[in-house]
Amino acid sequence: MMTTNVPARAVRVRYAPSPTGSVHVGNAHTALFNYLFSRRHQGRFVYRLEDTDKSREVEGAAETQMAQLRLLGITWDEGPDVGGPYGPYRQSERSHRYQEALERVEAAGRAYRCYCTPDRLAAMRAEQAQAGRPPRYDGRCRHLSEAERTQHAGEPHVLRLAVPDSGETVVADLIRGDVRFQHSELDDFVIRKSDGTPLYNFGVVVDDHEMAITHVIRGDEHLANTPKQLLLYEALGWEPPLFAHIPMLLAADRSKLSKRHGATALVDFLEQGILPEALVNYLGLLGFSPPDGREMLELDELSQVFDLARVQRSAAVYDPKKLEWLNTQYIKTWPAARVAERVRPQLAARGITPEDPAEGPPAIDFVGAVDLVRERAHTLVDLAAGMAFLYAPVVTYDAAGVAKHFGPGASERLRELAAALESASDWSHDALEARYTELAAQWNVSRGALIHPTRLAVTGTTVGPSLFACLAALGPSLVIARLRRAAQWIDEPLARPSES
RNA sequence: GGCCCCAUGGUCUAGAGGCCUAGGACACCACUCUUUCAAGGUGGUAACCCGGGUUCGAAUCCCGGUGGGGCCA
Repeated sequence: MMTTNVPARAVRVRYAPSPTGSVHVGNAHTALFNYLFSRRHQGRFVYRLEDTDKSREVEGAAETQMAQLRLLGITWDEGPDVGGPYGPYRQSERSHRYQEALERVEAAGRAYRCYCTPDRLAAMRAEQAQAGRPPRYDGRCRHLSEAERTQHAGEPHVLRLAVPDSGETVVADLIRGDVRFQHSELDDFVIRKSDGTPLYNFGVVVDDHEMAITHVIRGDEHLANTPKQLLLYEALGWEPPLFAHIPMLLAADRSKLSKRHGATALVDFLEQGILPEALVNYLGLLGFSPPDGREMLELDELSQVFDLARVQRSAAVYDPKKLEWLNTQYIKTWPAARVAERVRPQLAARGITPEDPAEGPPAIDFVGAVDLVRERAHTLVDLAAGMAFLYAPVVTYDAAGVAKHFGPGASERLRELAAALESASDWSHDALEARYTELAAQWNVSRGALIHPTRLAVTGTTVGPSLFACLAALGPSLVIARLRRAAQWIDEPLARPSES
């Protein structure tokens, strides 16, 4: 691997999305790498909106995307919403900048007007395809005489860059090394459409230069565009930035990640109860690895160790399993109070407000409740689901559990249990456990024969934390009431609301 | 089709010619712990795409092939 060459001038990088939808993991990955690089080198991170294609633009998407990125903790120093000295930061407000540059290239004789009709171009391509030649503009209008130009004046035309016939352009990529492109392989590409608007490659060059971008860090799919951009820098007499093409993100089948691969939008993950920190961590580990091999790194830690020289060259398949594992680690190892704040929205989605429970309150405080349940949660959704029994009445009993633990004699047993617990004075985990051991011996049954029906009766499920911890957390009145309610439920099948 | 990029277990990766009997993580399997489910612990299956070079020595360098991906239409 080569060492990353960081010039003396202050680092300026950019992220330039199109406002066409919500932020996709691939874009978030690119944004993250730019952000990390800028923090690592005390540089500036610029957010630029590529909003020139009005037909693809989605109303409000620009604002949504910025909000979504901020959710991850990624912020920028300059951008459409925060301003900055190199604005405007929306391409739609920069057309005069492109026009000016376009005119300069033309005036310098580096570009020429092409009057070829779409029909002629199509015929030419068909012919080339037939002959097994790559489709390429033949340069006819490049050699028009003055008289011919005068003759065409006023006709619709595009502007093409006059690419040198021979030689090569070398992209000195910071990650891939020198990549050479023969000029003979490039044709005189269009830089201004007949309606006067610039093409993508031209706009990017003007923006990156005028925003004083020093490092263009972008997805691999742009590598093949880079020689064209380099040619434009040359034609405009500008010094190009350095380039680094980072690996793309692929779906499990190694195809380009798209919506049909399920959840690929940032918000999908967050809705599934993935912490933004876990997502950032995971994204930071795709195509990059810290020298010490750590797996858990939050944004600021990634910022400290990020290095383009350690960025992978090959595309990475994104694996939701590992993301979920990371999420689990965060839920388990963060201070419970930090996790507690994050789970509130998920509880709210279930109609639960811990401070104003539908049933209760439990004998445990909110942070304690999180701590009780979090070890078996992979996501915030799991966590909220696991906590629900503390704040809401049990309305349904797990069907498989009912079949197993609510059989003949179960209702009596639950009532006996309720009666036995009523007299219990110590509701600690250990005292409850001792009491159950005692009762099991007294009634000559296994502990499990008491534990399982109790769990089902007081939580509605067959899974969860240690039963005695659950009982202690609920407190005597809730437990006893639920034991009796379950007994009644078993005895009165006809009174049950129809189950869906 | 042309050009370009890429290639270590199923996945993310470590690896800068001898430290490699190829390391870690996820996933998977087994065992263990156990009142359930997790979590944890222990162990295990599993990779240098293929073929040629260069070299005393190649996962690592070079060439070719194959495969995957991208760009241009």
